[in-house]
Amino acid sequence: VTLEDVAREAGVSAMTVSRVVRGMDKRVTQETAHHVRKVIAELGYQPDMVAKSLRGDPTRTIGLMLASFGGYFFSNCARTIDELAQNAGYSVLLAGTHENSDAEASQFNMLMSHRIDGLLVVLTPGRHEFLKHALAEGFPVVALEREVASMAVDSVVIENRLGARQATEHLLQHGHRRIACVYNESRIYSVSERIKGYEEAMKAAGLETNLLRGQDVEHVGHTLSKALLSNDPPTALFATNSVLALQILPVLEKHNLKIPESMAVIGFDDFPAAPYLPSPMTTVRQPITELGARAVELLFRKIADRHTKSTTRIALATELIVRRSCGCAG
Amino acid sequence: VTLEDVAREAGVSAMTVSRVVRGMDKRVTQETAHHVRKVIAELGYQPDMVAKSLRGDPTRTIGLMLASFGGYFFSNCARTIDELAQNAGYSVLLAGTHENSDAEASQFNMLMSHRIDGLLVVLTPGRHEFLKHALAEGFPVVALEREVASMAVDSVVIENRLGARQATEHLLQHGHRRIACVYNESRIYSVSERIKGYEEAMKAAGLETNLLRGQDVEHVGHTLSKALLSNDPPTALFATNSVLALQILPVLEKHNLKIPESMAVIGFDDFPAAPYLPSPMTTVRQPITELGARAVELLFRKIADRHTKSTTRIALATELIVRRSCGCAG
DNA sequence: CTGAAAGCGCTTACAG
DNA sequence: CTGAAAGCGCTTACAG
Repeated sequence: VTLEDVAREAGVSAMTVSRVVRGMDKRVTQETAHHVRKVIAELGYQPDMVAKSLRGDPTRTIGLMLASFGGYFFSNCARTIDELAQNAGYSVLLAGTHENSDAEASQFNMLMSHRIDGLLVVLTPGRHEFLKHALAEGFPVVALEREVASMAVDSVVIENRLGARQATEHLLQHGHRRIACVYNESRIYSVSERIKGYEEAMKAAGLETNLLRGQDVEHVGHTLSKALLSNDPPTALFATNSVLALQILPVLEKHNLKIPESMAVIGFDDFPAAPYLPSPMTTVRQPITELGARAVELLFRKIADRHTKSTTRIALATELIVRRSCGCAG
Repeated sequence: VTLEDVAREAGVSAMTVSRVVRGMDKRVTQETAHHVRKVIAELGYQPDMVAKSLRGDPTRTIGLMLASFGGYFFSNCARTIDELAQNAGYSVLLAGTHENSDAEASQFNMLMSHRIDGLLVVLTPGRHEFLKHALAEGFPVVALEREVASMAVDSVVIENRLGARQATEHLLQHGHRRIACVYNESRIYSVSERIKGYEEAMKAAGLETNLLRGQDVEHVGHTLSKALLSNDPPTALFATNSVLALQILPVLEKHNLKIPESMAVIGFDDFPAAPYLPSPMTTVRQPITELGARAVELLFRKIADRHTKSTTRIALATELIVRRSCGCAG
């Protein structure tokens, strides 16, 4: 059912119906407007976004490109983004890129062909050439969770480096000297930042760093076991993400290492079960909801004014949630 | 940059460019096609989905309406859906409804105004009037995770009832007679099914059911404490979701009840940290990835043939992941 | 093999 | 206050 249908049924022109639909009532007689509204309700007319869009109107659609769909992080973030977008009358077009740079470029083109009004993106560890052009044209883009050093793009990130540094310093304060950092994918911006934070803290304390890489469960077990059996094994572990922090647990158990007595542990990224573990886990909590909220806010500001020349970068502080795995009384 | 731009630049008509773009090369000279392709690449032409859509072509967009964005369940499901949709050349338009029936109706209209080709929906506990009309017109809809009894709509669900029944029977086999079921939101289809499964098992064993409602953490603590202090307290607990299963833990600890010796526990919905809890939790695992995959598959089949009269309902079996909290040696 | 015309459903000027 | 015309970027017939 189109404008034309309503117009015919109401005995007026499409223009009149259009005016009524858009609430430009001042320019239409009360009676006409009333009548048209009735016909609209009867026929169940819904304006066609596609037609509006073709004319050049905004599609009221934003793209959400995600490098990964990781667990709680993603669901909280997506919820917030969806909710705020809805409140502003926008829809969210989803596009997973699976940490793949080529997929990212092609998904970007796809989103653009759908004429999104703006883009929220958790970047892959790639070169992001596609962004250059869009950015140059003033197309609204906000990077979230990860940023690009080489481009001037608005971004909202977590203080990964500082959070990791604080976690490491907390372990240092407990008297630990041999603190190892367990990580998996250092190509990802946020992970590399966390590693840097750990390194900063260790260097500031005049200590050697000990980077333990574990790609998957088995690899984590292997790498960690080897470190544990070395001459000066770590007495504390900092894990750059919560999955890793969990995978550490059985390895320590196998080596008869009690947390926190024989091994202190802090994980980056809090998770619902953290307080319920045998040794409730101390974690670095990320303000996920706020991350999504600020990103949406920034994007809408950019959409409203495409001509701002400034670039905004918002870094959100983390919070060390002290439980018992770090050695605190809890 | 439009078809017209390319046509002008290439010195041909828009029609010729259109034919080349769509790969109808047989109807264009090799040379012309080659030349046009070069210009397309130079200008970076991308076909406009919006214009295509207005003409009546499919938008190659599917809607994904979600009643909730719950944790791992959602992220795994969304990942699968997005991935399969992408493979088929489709995009996903997201719309959260927050368990709110009115929001659901308005979001549906919004999606329709964007001319989605089909809809994947995790329904709210409402009446879903909006679906009636769409369904009657043969619009492709697949309900996932929750279904509607009152409408003939394709659906992919989890065997909630059977899974809950099996979990309860497992506790029964461990010799428990007083098994309580902890739940929160019984209005949600999947939860009510799980409760029914519990009830079936209890009734089949000739035992009394004991339904414990806990809306939030505190309420869970209160309700559970009361049950624990009663004359014949439960010796086993079945929790209808994993958040509840976690919230139970500190309450039992407060009452000095060890799992599984003094209290057996099984939770519905597995989660990453389940194996790492003090008493590794036995859970009912849901085939989440398969849920999303089957739903997408069903939807695409419906999109390809809108005129099938049959209604498909796929119920996916759960798996009891036996760890130690149920009383098994593990 | 190639192109001019018409139309998808709207809205922006421009007339009455 | 109301309406006829033109155009957004494509593609489906229909001509040459």
